[in-house]
Amino acid sequence: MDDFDRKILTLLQENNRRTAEQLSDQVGLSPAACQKRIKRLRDKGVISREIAVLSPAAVGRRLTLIVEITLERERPEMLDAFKRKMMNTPEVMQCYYVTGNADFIIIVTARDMKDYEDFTRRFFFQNSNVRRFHTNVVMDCVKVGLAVPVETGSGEE
Amino acid sequence: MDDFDRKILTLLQENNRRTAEQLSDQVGLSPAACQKRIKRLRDKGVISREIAVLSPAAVGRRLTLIVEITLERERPEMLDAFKRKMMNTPEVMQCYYVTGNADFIIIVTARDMKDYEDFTRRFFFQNSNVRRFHTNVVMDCVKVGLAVPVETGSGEE
DNA sequence: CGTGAAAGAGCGGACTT
DNA sequence: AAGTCCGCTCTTTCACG
Repeated sequence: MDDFDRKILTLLQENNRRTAEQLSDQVGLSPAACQKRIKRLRDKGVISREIAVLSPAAVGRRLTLIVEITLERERPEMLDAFKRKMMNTPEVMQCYYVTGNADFIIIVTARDMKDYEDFTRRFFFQNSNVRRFHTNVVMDCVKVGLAVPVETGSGEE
Repeated sequence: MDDFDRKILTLLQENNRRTAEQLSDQVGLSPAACQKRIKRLRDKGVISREIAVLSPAAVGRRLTLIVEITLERERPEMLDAFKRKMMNTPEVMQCYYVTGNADFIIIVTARDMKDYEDFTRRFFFQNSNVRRFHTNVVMDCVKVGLAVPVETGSGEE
């Protein structure tokens, strides 16, 4: 992992449809060399996925909510069951198991408030292991992304 | 926006490097038709970005933190300044302006705890407009993604 | 790491329903 | 208006220098 790799990763995090030729201009390597590096980064799992990002509004999901959830009991099997449920629920875009006041923090999309209310009913009130939850309504998605800073000295070589 | 579009979007959200031919198999349209639909979805902004996702651990970012931030004063110019700063800070992966107990919720990566401490110093203690902040350390990224559910009846046609 | 040829994918036009 | 078929072009891929 050198500066060439880091430049490539930074560019691909912004847009992965760049051609090897475009990359080569900005990186200072031949197109083929860029592609070999990309292949290596994919195989090693440094690049874990390559995805299309949709505009939630364009598919009718105008609301984003961040919910802090506290469970009744933190038994391992309960945690796993809860995690599994989050994985299998498409409305849940992200789910983190955390320390702090809450046990879980999740990011959810909904069409509107009524849609979210339905979700809470199905999900929280109907789930006896959820002690309480606190909802934050997102007014502005200031920055949304999965991009990680990849500057020199990041650790792995 | 019909079921064909929805299938295509669902598949591309999972992996945008599928070829039109692969898509055509699962969608039930000719490769060319798939491509034209993709182009339309890109032009309309339904597909807003196409990106590579890195494994944070593979680039030496082993910690994820979710921070709830309350500002001293919520004047519009202060809000804008804060938002701009979030945009320009690579460690901040996501930033949401929210209702609820806090004003902002941000998701941050760090190499380790010391690295995060440095970040809080530079960012919160040195910023007189930050009244307080509460840190949640992420123990498990159960689900990480930007994928939006795109089922029938989502709204827009 | 760079070069060059072959395979493959994307793109656009013309025609059909 | 949208789908298919068919060419052309650009990209990726791989063997070799």
